[in-house]
Amino acid sequence: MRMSKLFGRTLRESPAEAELISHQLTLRAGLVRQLAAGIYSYLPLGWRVLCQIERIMREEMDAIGGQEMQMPVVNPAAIWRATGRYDAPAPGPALLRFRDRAGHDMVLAMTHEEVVADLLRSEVHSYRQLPFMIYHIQTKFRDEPRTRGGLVRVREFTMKDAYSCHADFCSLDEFYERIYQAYVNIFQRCGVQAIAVAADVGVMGGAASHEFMVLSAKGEDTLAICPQCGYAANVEKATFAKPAGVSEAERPIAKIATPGCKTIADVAAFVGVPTCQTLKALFYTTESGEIVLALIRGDLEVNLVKLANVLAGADLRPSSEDTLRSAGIVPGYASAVDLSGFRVIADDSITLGSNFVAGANKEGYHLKNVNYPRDFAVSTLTDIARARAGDRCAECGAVLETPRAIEVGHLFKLGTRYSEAVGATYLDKDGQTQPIVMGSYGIGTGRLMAVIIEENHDEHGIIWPADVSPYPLHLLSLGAAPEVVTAAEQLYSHLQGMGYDVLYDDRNERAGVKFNDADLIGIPWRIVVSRKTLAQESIEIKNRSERAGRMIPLGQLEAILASSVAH
RNA sequence: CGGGGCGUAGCGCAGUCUGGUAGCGCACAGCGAUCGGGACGCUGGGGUCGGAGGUUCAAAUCCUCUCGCCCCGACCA
Repeated sequence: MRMSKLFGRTLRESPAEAELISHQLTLRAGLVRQLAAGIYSYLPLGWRVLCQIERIMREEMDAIGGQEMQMPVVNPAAIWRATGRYDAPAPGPALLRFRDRAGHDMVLAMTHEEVVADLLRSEVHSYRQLPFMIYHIQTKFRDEPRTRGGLVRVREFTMKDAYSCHADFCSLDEFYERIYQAYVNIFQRCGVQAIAVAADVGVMGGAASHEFMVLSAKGEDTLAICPQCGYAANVEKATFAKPAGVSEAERPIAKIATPGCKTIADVAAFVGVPTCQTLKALFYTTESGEIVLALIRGDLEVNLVKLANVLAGADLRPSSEDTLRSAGIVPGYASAVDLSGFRVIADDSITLGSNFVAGANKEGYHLKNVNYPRDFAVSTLTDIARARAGDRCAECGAVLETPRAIEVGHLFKLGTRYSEAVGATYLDKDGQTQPIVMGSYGIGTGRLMAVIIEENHDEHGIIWPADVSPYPLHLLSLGAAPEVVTAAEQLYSHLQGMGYDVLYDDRNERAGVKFNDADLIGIPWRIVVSRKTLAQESIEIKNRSERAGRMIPLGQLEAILASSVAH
């Protein structure tokens, strides 16, 4: 490709809106251009990178028996109603809805479990057909409340999503190991260090899930990682060892005046107990208007994702003070003692300790010596606590680290949620009807491209890992001398004849401009033809990640390329 | 959805407070010189100042409304 004709220019300066390095470099190198918030065009260079990433994903999916196909972006709402996701609070408005001319409700697919389940109904009837895995690389649309970080969180993107179908969970577990390894391979080939962590299943539902995460200070997710035993989870999901509380013989409950003590810190200091001997009462309002009380020991914090899961995925908002007052609740002085009419979801930390200080449900008063279950009842007692930096690993007791990370892939053991919802069943050996067991596995290609850049750049630009580079070779001619131009043109033809895809900088630009653009675009091998090289009947070849190049005689070029550059 | 910021040439910005000829750098076009790290000289094209109302003799500038984009949070896969 001649750069003089390449569509898409490099930019000397970063557009003002770009904050992340990957966002700046994708714009400056001419890989993408933004059309609207979270909606991007891929220019030829960016598109080639995306195609390289897709090629790697195809190879790894095919290697474990995946069958590529293609499913539509526009879906009838009916199949989304069938699985319950059309009307559920999540994904809710993230699912873009519209009507066709006949007045049918339609959606833009944000993932393809529904279409897969629908296909399974008509295509799979026997255990003899199972297991198998299908996948496609297709546009997704998710109407995000907020886009972020260039290509990191967008509304329209392509995803490689794979779906495995099994006769039983045993088969799913077996396959899960294989796709897990395939994902490890993909990220490794793309030059990113991804780690797998236990994750919440979110709107996908199902039994278990893992996310592949790349550590990044700019990441949207926070992980809980144990440096000692290797435990790793998204904090949305993470468990930890809750410290023991104060253990005493239960004493009789007593009301005490605590004027102006509305926070846990105030109360603990005023009464003279550690925060772990207090109970925190938090109120959340669901999308249907129900007020739910989340109860947790005062030294811990509530994990909203865990709480929402207890409430079947409810969309929770902290209740406003006005809402609470009109429901007869005293903000700042509430507790579960003598409070009826609300669901109480309690963290199991309330059983670690005794003689807690809790609200008296009366302005200016708290209760001492509150004990569960002696003094109050709960609807659910489970783990709803959020792991924080400094908490200890539930497995081995070491101190957890909580780095930020960007999610680049997600594996779900879906189980039978979708197949049962739409009646996708097969007959087993005994002629019994069984639901098909499913898994789904996704990687966003554009986000992966951004993360590759985040992980592979220097102050001059991108440093593409060879497998994803838009071109393997970048040929520069320096100067307008006829003999240089002729030699460069000949070399360009020659390299193409050898089967190499070459980006050829044939522009009438100064050396500095060409060098800087080459560094910015980041192709692994740079070949220079100039007066200087011609004088020695050589060319200069330089790897993007090295500081200096080396002169090699023209005659040796072929051999050197063969040994170090993939076609 | 809450908080903050920004919309002036393709990009980066000044001008807005205090109303009075729309500017600068880069990029682009032409000419010249130069040709190994974003040099240089001359000339030139490009703008309904995001949009709509309003105030005014006069609005990029003041007022009202609105649209868009970015960042933080909520949320999210």
